[in-house]
Amino acid sequence: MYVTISKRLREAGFRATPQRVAIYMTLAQTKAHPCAERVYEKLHREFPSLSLNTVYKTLQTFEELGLVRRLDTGEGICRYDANPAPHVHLACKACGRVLDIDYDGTYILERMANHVKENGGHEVCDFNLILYGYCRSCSSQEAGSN
Amino acid sequence: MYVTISKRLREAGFRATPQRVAIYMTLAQTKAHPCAERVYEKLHREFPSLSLNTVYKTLQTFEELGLVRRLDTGEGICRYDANPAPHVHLACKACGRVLDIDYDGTYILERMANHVKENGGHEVCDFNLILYGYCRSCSSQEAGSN
DNA sequence: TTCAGTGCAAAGACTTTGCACTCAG
DNA sequence: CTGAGTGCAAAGTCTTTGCACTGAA
Repeated sequence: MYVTISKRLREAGFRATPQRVAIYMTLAQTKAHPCAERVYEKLHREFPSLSLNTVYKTLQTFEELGLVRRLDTGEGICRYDANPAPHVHLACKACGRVLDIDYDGTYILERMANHVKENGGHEVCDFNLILYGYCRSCSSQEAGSN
Repeated sequence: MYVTISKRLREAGFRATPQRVAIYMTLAQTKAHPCAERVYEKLHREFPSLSLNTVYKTLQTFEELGLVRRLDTGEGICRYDANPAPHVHLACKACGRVLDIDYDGTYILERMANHVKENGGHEVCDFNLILYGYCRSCSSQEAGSN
């Protein structure tokens, strides 16, 4: 993994700095879809010199390289996902978590793209689909404690 | 229309101020999915005393009342749509416009909700689907003048 | 060695808050 | 009349910019 990301950065003409590797690893090891601030908090302990600014810049770079996907869930922050393939997310209105949904994103994209091409003549190349609701644990707790 | 929005506000226990009516009308009369700033600009001419702040507050109120839908297209701003029903949007990467896509949002929602309920046990009640690509006019102009 | 990348501080964009004034009901 | 709503200014949150220093290649 470490090797992979370093290699991919270099192949793209970027330097594989420890900061970049650490940020990528953090993202790759979580399913929480953290925002820049959250990534920073997590890394700051073991990497005290790291600046929030670098996290922002790095995540931006990763997004441009297609290593990472940016999610807008309507919270007013950018979350990031180490899985850059189009896929579906669920934002829980109770606990605030953002979960991956097991739905074939590529298939959805293909179908949407065809439909939209045929009906409006528009060219679709990506999508962002967020479902809003309540995750399993929150919806089973009935009485919304939040 | 004027009557409708006034009435709906009053029925919900809110005052039907000229500002609120004007803001609603502005939104209802456009397909551009404007942000608060854009709504403000449009109204400021004929309504010089209106403040941007009021636009923000009003749009927030409308959203809470379900009169309006908030869109996150990943531009870092909130756009608003006078159609509160779930539906699909296309964000053009060339011209920046956000278009409505003629796709039955309610049907999509229903299918998604069923699938997700059966597979993960999550409760889905709304969605936000943004397609990214190039609108008809931009994709026919080939050479991205961007 | 060299310049892409980092870290710091400051600025910027969008949005919210606080408070006295105003006008819809 | 009365308090919900407005407008102004100031503050807040998230993100970006500018610049000198550092360390990956």
